[in-house]
Amino acid sequence: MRFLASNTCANQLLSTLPLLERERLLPGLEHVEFALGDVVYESSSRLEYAYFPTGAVVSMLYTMEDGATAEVGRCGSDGVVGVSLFLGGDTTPNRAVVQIAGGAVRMRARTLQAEFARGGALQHLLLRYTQSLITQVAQAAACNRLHSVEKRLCRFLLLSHDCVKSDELFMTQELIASVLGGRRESVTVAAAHLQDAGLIRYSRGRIHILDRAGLERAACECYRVVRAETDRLLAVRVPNTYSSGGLLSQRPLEARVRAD
Amino acid sequence: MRFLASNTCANQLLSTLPLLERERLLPGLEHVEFALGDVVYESSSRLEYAYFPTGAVVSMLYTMEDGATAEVGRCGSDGVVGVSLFLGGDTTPNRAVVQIAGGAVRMRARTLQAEFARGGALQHLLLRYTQSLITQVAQAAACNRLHSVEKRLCRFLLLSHDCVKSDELFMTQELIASVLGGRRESVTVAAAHLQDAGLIRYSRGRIHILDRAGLERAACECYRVVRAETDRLLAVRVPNTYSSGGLLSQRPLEARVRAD
DNA sequence: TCCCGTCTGTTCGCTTCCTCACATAGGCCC
DNA sequence: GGGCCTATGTGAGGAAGCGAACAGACGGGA
Repeated sequence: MRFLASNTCANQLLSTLPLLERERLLPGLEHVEFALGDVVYESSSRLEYAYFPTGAVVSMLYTMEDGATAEVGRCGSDGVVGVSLFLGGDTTPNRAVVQIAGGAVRMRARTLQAEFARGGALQHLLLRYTQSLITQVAQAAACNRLHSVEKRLCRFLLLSHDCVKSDELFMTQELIASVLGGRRESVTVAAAHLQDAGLIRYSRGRIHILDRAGLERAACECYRVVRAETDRLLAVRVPNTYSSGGLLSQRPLEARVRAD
Repeated sequence: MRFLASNTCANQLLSTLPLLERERLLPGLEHVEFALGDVVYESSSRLEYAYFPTGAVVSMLYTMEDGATAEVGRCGSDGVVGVSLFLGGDTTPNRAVVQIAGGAVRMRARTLQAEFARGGALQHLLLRYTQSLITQVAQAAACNRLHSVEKRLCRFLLLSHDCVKSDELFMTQELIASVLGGRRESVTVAAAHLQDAGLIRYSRGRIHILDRAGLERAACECYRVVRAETDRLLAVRVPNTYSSGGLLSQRPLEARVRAD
């Protein structure tokens, strides 16, 4: 249980919860470990669990009838996989694939729905996360239309870098291409360009971020916008304390009083 | 008031509400009329009202720093403009522009938030609508990346056609280009192609849909996917009656009893 | 140590779409 | 009925990216 308690802190949504709410949820949580390429859910499949990534990064990919794919959203330790559970639709027409191996904490769909219906801090956080997800997807829609492969590659690398502790990313160009919705060759050219510029170094599925500031300059504005909006929406004002009430306007008081 | 009552029925979200909830909301609703090009909200501006379109169609447009624009979502009489109000972020980094002139019913932000917090039928409907919005935006992200101007034009025309009663749409190619995130000339070529194929006929901002089935065949799969998913999520099971409880599992009972 | 599978680099022709520039044409107003 | 604004048509030239085909090159396993 101590094990799990420390794990829940690795997911920002859970760690932002008032302590007592988190303790109430703890017994219903399970730790799982994801490997690269694991499928969290298939298109239109019913989810049994919601997953709160701790170290893993999950990508929501849409696959066209002809097999072409493009990423529509991604979720790291600042979010949750399975918003359709509390939004009420239960399924979504895309699949979720693990992009970066790592851990997650999972919660039964029913538990999540019941907790959401209480209208407490978790509901509040899940809704704000939902908005940040919408922002991210919307930005991807505009970016995919208007920006070059190279700029989108930068954005992708930066967003991935934000999700891990090290400067090393493990992903092949083939995989990046499927996320960016382009061909592997286009990624090769763009990556070589970034390497020539001294921004990254890579070899056989291992990418080193050498110059993060340079990457940010080379990326399109979309990275900044998504980053800023995510930070605004999921701002952890006073984490792990009762005084986070400023963030939680919806019935947090009774919940806290009751918990006392 | 009778005037408004009939108007609320023209918005599917409101018309799906149990009668008593709708009656409770009625005094807080106002009818407004939108003209083509009206701006419902600006990027990052604070919304005072949520708008439930009755005849109007509103487009959520993202504008890049260089002025290029692309549509990220649209909202007709089956939805609501201003999801950020109940999701908790209050603002969004895009603007909402009226694409098709018509009416809407508006509700004060505070009223919407208070009603949402009750956890009744409206909350349920708003959440399901939010998921359909996410689906729509996600599909746009993939479609913008993978499909040609002509296919996207077909998708756009079909979605617009779904929002109006007639076979006539009022929109210039310039406007369509800003929505599709392309140039006016590209739209001209694509539109001419569709006209040659006998699917549409147009002149100076007036587009007639001649062969809807043909348009659907010429469109990418994205139209079908969005249509199907929207229908699934916003299915009006037993509209305008109390027995819609099957759709509304979250606290509808107390709300209804209290309303009695 | 060698083999082989996977990852990356490179080329060529082709399509789509963009940039820029200008031509036509419908319809409103005087 | 003529002027003028706006919407649409067209075309040359170029950039980005696709499709396919193939060449190197790293590294794990026999």
